[in-house]
Amino acid sequence: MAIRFLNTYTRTLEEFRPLDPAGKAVKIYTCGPTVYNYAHIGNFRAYLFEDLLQRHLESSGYDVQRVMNLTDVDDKTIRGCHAAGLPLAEFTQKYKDSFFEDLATLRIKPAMAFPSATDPVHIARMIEMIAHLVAHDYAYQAEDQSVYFRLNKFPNYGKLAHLNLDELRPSGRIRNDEYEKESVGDFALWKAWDEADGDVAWESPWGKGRPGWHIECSAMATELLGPEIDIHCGGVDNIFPHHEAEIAQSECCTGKQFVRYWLHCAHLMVESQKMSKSAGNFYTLRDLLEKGWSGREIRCVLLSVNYRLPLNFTFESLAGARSSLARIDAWVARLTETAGDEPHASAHPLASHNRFQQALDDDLNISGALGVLFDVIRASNRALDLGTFTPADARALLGWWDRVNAVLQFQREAEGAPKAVLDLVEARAAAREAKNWALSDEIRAQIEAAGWIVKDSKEGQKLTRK
RNA sequence: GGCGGGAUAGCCAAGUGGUAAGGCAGAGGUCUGCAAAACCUCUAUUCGCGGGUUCGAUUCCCGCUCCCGCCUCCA
Repeated sequence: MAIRFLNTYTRTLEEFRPLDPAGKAVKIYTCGPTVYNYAHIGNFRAYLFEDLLQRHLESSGYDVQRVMNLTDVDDKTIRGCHAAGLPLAEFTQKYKDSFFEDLATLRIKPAMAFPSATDPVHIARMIEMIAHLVAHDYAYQAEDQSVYFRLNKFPNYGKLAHLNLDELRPSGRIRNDEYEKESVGDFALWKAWDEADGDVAWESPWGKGRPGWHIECSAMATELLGPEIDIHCGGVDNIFPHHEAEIAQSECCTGKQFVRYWLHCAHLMVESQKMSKSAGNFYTLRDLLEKGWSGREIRCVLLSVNYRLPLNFTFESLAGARSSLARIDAWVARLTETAGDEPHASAHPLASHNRFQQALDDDLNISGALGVLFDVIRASNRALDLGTFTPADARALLGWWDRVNAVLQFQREAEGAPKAVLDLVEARAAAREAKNWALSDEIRAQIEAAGWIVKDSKEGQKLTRK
């Protein structure tokens, strides 16, 4: 079955076919973070959706070329660096570094490139694009010296969001002082320097200033991936106006269809409420790690609801993820043990199907895919209980799990128990040998206090991380 | 006002014109020195409400209610 995605542009489920004539390479552009602060879990919900997308495409045989931009100049970064008394680059570097740490914590596969907006190469590309737009009448310099895109030159503006611009109701967010523009909807390509910018400025044919947010993505996307991109992702809030603007700028420059498939993920709610600092339910990844949750657990929660649906993040769901992962861990450990040294995999029916991948083919139906996983876990555990599973069967199941885990990245990182804990296990074995149950239980409590759980089985004690 | 998404058990959630996957939580059981894990059984006569089409609708159509998002630089 072919992979299908719900395309925001057409609002229909479309079969995915990459532009590459060989049908192999897939070009993806994803809107990345503005590096003025630590990213919050809502941001990471989007990045995890993109990770799932990339990993599923790769497991389907595609060669994914993904670019994620880093917005390191805008109102917020400028305000932030001034407040911190640091040069802009120094201020944003801290948050770039922490962003990459967070990606690793959540096991998000790094993109092929993470271009920064302030990279001179990209600034030059933005200026080049703006000059092209001005030269072809798609843009103009207003009285305030800023350069704006001339919206009435691009009738398709609004198509992605399915907005009829004539019917837009002013929302109060439009600044009254932007009277210099020909039309209220015209958006800035180049922002003329003003005092609040301080020393943040670049020279351009239109004077000192800085690029607008939208042109940044158009420039870096077309520069690194070419004029035509297969998939462009982001949060639903980016649909309008950001992605509309990207389409307008890019297509007026290249004359080609900028993006073939638009995928947008819904927002995250926390405890059924919109996440906000004032509501006290605003969490960065770091906040959750401090509370004792692991990156793997957070990954599991943020990934387990289809990207198009709002996701209600709760601590109950984190606890649920912890239980589910423990079950997966126990299952993998059991299979590993049963497989032993057996190098050959059998053709066990539980291991020779790709229903997991087929579920994901349907617009990344993660719930269906996880349903398949747990069905397989239960069925194989039952077979293991009955003793009808051979080492070769277990080896085959582990192979199946490897393919599934390549997408999910749920497997526990291998870690050995510290010497002190192993010593306790040994002491407990002696106590059990002597049928000293009281001592055995006491040592078990000590082991647990050290962060490990010991379980007794027919083959002896089994140690797992708590 | 416009546009879009949603409403399925305590919670999360899949799904189909033919009588409700899966996960978490909960109850009972098998196993165990006890636990834990695993497995088994149970937990929605029912899919927001009211009509309609149909032999049959949670699934299609119409109307309604409620929730959420966007409407010019928030993933």
